[in-house]
Amino acid sequence: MKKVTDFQAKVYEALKLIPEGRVTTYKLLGKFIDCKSSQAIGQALKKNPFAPDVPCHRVIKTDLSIGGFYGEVTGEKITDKLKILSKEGVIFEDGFLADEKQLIDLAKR
DNA sequence: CATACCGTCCAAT
DNA sequence: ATTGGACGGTATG
Repeated sequence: MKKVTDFQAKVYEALKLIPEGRVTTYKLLGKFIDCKSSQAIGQALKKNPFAPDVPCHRVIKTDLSIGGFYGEVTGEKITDKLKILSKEGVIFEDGFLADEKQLIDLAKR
């Protein structure tokens, strides 16, 4: 059962707003949904009750790093996401976003 | 209802 | 640069 709260619903929407080849950070995402905590987003994404309908791989840390998606910073799933992201147009280098210009500000744009 | 846990961010050193 | 603490929300007892 999808026990999504208002908070998670916002995260879901924000994620859908991200165009292909664009990435967002937990903080930017949180700012967009008026959430003052990116921590909760990371945790909610990790649990991802709506996975894989939600492209949580498009959400990165404020460092422009992947930060770890399913609880792993270095894993085969992470590498797979990097592959998908690079296919979308987002290039990650050693787990870090190669082009910060790929960052989209949901609250701005 | 309270507590514990999760994961990230911010701040301090 | 590195480490620790704090924050917010979720989940569970």
